Amino acid sequence: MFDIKLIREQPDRVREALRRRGDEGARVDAILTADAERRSALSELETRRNQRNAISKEIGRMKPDDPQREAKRLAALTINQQIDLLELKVNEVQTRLNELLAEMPNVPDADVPFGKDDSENVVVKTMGAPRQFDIEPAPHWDLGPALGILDFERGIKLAGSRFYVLSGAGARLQRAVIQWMLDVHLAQGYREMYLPFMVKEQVVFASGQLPKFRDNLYHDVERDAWMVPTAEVPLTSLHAGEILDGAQLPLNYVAYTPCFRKEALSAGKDVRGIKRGFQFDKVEMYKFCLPENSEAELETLRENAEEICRRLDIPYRVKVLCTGDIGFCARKTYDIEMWAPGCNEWLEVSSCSNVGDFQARRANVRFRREAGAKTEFVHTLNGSGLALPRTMIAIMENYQQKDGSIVVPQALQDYMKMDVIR
RNA sequence: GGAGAGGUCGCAUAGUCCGGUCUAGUGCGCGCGACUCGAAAUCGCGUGUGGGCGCAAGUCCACCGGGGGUUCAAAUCCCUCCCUCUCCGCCA
Repeated sequence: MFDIKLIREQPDRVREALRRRGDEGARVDAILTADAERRSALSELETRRNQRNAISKEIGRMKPDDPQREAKRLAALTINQQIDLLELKVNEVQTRLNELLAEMPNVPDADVPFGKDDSENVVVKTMGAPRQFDIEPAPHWDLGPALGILDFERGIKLAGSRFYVLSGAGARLQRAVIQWMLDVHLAQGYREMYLPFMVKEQVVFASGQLPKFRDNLYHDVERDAWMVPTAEVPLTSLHAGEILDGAQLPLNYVAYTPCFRKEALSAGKDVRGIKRGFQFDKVEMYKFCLPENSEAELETLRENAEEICRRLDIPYRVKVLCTGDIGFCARKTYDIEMWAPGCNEWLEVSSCSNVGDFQARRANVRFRREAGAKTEFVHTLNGSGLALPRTMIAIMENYQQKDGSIVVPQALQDYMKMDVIR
C-alpha cells in the first residue's frame, strides 16, 4: 500500500516515479482530490460527533423529569441527521481513496535503470561458463521421458494440459533439491517455516497480489480460501498486525511450498516441458528488516540465492529489472537466470525484491526501535531460493551425458544417495 | 456435524443481568522518579492503536473479536458473522 502522506507531500516525486514505470500518473491527482475531500468531510463529521456526545452527556447528568431534557434530545436528533449524511460521505470517499491507493505500484529506487519492458533489463553479471558438449545437448522434455523420470502423458491424464508426473529418480531428485536448498538457507541464517497453502483474501491483498492479479489466482469462493501463488503471500502476513521488537530485526524466513497460478496459455510460448505450469514448487526466502537496512539486505538475499546456483555449478546470470518490467510491489528487483543448454535459453529461477514498506503497510507489520518509541513500518524483501521446475531443467540439461544419463550434482549426491540417474 | 462456555487497553482479570458517574477498575509487567553506598522491598507518577486539526503544547474523533441495528447515549440491549476452548460424533 502506498503511503498517502508521500503523495500528499511530494506529489511530483510520485508522478515522476510512476512515469518511469510507464504510467501516466493521472491517478495521483485523483488521489489528492479524494484525500482532500476525505479530510474536509472527516473534520466536519468529528465536530458534529463532538457536539452530539456533549449533549448526550448533559442529558445523562439531568434528572429524568428535567423539562430541558426533551429539547436536548431533539437537538441531538437533528445533529444525528447531519452525522448520518457525513458518515455516508466519508465512507464513500474513503472507499474510493482505498481503491486508488491499492492499485498504486511502488516507487522504483533511483538506481533502477529506466526501460520500457523486459528487453531493457540489465545483465549485471554472468557467472560460470557453459559446458561444452560433444553432442547437441537434449532438452529436458526428451531427456526426462527417456529416463522414465518425467511423464507428461500421465500428468495430462490426471490434471490436463501443463501437468506432469515426476517418477522414481525424478521425484527423488526434486525432493533432494528442496531438502538441500532449505538446508543451505538454514545455514545462511533463515528460519524454516511450514505454512498454510490456502490463505484468506486479506492475506493475498497484503502481499499485493490483490486486487490487481485476481485473474491469476485459484480460490474457493465459498470459503475465503486462496491457493498461494508463492510462499511470499503467507510469509508477508506472518506478522500481520504485530509490533515487532526492532532489536530482533532482521527476521529471516525460508519456506518450501507448492505454488498455484492461473497462467495465460498462449499457444507457442513455453508450451514444452516443465518451465511453466499451473502448479509448481518453490523454496522462498523472506526478510523483515529495519528500513535503513533493506538495500543492503537485498544484496544479501541475492547472494544467498546465487549460492544455490554456484553450489550446483550451473552457469547463471543476474539481471536488474528496469522500471518498465519491475513488479507492482517492488522498489528494486534482481532476477537470477540459469543457463539451460537443451532448451537453449536462460531460465528465471529466482526473483529477489526489496519492496520497502509497501507490503508492510498492507499487512500492518510494524516495529519499535525501543520501548516507548513510535511504531514504524518494517521493510520486507522476498526472493526465490529457488523455483524447482526450472532448477530441475537446468540440472537435467547441464548434467546430461552422451548416453542420455544425468549426473547428480556433487552437492546433491548425499541427499540423493546416488550419483548418476540412468 | 451436535451440545455448552467464552472473546475487554502487553499478560491476567473486573465491568455486561438493571445503557449515562466506564474519558474501562484492579493486579502483574514495563518506564521514570523517591528512598539506598548500590540493590531488593516499598512509595509516587506514568504506561494502547489509528486518524483529524495544530509550528508546538495540545485537542478532538474512532476502537471492549468483525459487521449491522435500537437509542439523545452501547463494553453493556438486539441481529448476524468469525474465532477460541470443553465434551460428543466423524476422520488422514
